[in-house]
Amino acid sequence: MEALAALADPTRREIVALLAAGEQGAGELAGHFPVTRPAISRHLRVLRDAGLVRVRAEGQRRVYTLDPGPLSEIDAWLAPYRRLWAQRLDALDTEIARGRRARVQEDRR
Amino acid sequence: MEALAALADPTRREIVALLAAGEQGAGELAGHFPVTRPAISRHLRVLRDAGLVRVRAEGQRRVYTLDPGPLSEIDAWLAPYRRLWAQRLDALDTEIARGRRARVQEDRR
DNA sequence: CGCTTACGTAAGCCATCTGTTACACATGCC
DNA sequence: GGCATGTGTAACAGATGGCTTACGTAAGCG
Repeated sequence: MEALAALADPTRREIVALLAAGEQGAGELAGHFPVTRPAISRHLRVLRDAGLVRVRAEGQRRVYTLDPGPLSEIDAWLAPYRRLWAQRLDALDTEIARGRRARVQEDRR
Repeated sequence: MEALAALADPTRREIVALLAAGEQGAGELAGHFPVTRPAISRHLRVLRDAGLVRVRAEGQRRVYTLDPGPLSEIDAWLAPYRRLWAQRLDALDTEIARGRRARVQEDRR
């Protein structure tokens, strides 16, 4: 679950989001952020070490691609907890029912 | 997504896992780890700030309960990426097909 | 060849995190 | 009240994280 640590940083989550839309070069990515390019280079290294992105050399450019593998691991880690928030919605209903009344059932999703 | 940062730490993930099985007192929780009790107390504070656990005073004990709300937020954050690892499995199939042959289709899940 | 372009890496700085020991405080029991 | 029990907090040390500037290096171009 090294990926969780990598994704704890907002900048890195944003990079992942950008790459989900399509591959990009390092400098191109850096353009989206208010920090310097070396800072982004480091973030990319962390993401690479976590297996979340892959690099490919294309001439002098380094093109980054998202690798969703670790994301699916997080998804798997999360799985056992899913039943809990289903339960919680029920508890919430009960709570809410004390003050308001009905019209909550539909918002269950 | 403050919860992601909280869950970046293995000890805190373990605490969450323990609480998923049922509520526990602070000292009881600390017993499961090789670190001192104040260290666990801090971890609990981080989890509390992230909204992942709730505390209830019961006599002199502090009973901790898991709050799965933030976990469902992570789940929601993850949602847009799900289609990506479905795609990736297809790509993997192609890759594998170059070396081996069939008998992969069933493992698709 | 030099010079530019596109990157990564090194070094240094400051903030934050994690762990420890020492201490403060409320509850429970006599 | 007085002492044990269960916990959180304070203070401090060491490690880690993220940012910046300065520099190294490989690919492209004239």
